[in-house]
Amino acid sequence: MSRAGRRTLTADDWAAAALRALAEGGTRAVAVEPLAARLGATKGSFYWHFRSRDELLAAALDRWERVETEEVIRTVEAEPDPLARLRALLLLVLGATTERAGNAVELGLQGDAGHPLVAPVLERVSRRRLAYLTALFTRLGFPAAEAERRSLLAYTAYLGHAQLAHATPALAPRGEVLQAYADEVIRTLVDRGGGDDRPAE
Amino acid sequence: MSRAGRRTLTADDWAAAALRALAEGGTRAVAVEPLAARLGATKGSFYWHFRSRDELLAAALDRWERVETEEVIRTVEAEPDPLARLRALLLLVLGATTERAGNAVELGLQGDAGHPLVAPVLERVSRRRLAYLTALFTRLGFPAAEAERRSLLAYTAYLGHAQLAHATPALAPRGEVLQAYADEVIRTLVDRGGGDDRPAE
DNA sequence: AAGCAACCATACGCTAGCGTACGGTGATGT
DNA sequence: ACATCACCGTACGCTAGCGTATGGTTGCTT
Repeated sequence: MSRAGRRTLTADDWAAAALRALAEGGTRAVAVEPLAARLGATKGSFYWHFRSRDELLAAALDRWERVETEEVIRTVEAEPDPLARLRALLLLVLGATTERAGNAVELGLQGDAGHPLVAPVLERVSRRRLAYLTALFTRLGFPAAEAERRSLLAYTAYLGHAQLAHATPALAPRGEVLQAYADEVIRTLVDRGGGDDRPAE
Repeated sequence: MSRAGRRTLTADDWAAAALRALAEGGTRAVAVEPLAARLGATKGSFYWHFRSRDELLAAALDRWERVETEEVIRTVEAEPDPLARLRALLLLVLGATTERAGNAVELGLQGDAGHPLVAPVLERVSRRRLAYLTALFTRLGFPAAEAERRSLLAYTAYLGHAQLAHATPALAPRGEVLQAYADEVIRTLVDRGGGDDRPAE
């Protein structure tokens, strides 16, 4: 009669809680006993659904990878053409100054990038994102090497922005400044080096 | 008779070891007993020089802040004009694919960005770097708002690159690709939006 | 209604790391 | 010579967290 809501916990409940913890405190926060307390349960429950803490961590990472990959890309795919998609994508991720859930996970993972469970996930996610960006730039007409460079700049700018917003939020742009910044980044990224200042479109 | 080299340890020895640990494993690796083992000593020594683990962590962070600030900027200041400085700076930090010492610290800190000892250091360092970049762009003739946007792009691109090189080194550019990438980033950053493709200079 | 299976709480042992108490040792001044 | 002080080792207690053992509920099934 301790837990108010539903009767019994599922493995998915634990994984979801672990993902939340991952976003807040990194892999170190994925700890069985604190999570149990937060769920109003005890380790007894946990070790029924999982065999070890590592298994929970793996489940949380798996969840993150799925959500991160599918959600964002699906949102962006709603746009009609490559240019609109790129715009939507950058506005979405650069606007995440107020810590989107996913960003925090990513940054929290940075500390244990070498962890055997973390590294492969991190690499798959990055690879997929870069590939998506490169495809976008290719469809915008840039040759392969150029598309790769631009996607790299776009991606690192995103990563850096996320890091800034997370670690030193006071220094990250907000409001109008952010808007102007995002616009300029987009303009820069799709610029073909020949145009003068008239808006791209 | 255990330690071979010098007789007694100093507080500075401990701080230096702590900084090394910080670079390798983040704040979590700044742990008294493991460090003691690595120095061939015991906690008895440590608690003579420091009053707590937090004091050691603070000392390590302080060291990092000083080195990080002075070393890099002094190197860059050797160049004659703003453009050369910007080039040197970007080539220096983007070339750090093979983890410069400082980068690792920075990334390792990312996990505990909220830590009361870490946060202020991180903010001071970022603020100083951004200010330096902005000054550079200003001296290149860009108006204030524009200089800020460009310095922000430069800085986030650097942060993102460092993150990529650290977390997923397989995806970071190397060799010729890196060279071409760095050149393009520099060209982009100093481009005034009017020129066609001839190399800036 | 009895019983089985899923689910969970409690209690336990174990490790890593922080911090403290205290005793020992080597150099140094007198 | 010996006292003193800086420096360090050892031994201890304490906490957080992992993992295990075991017994108790709850609810479905027959």
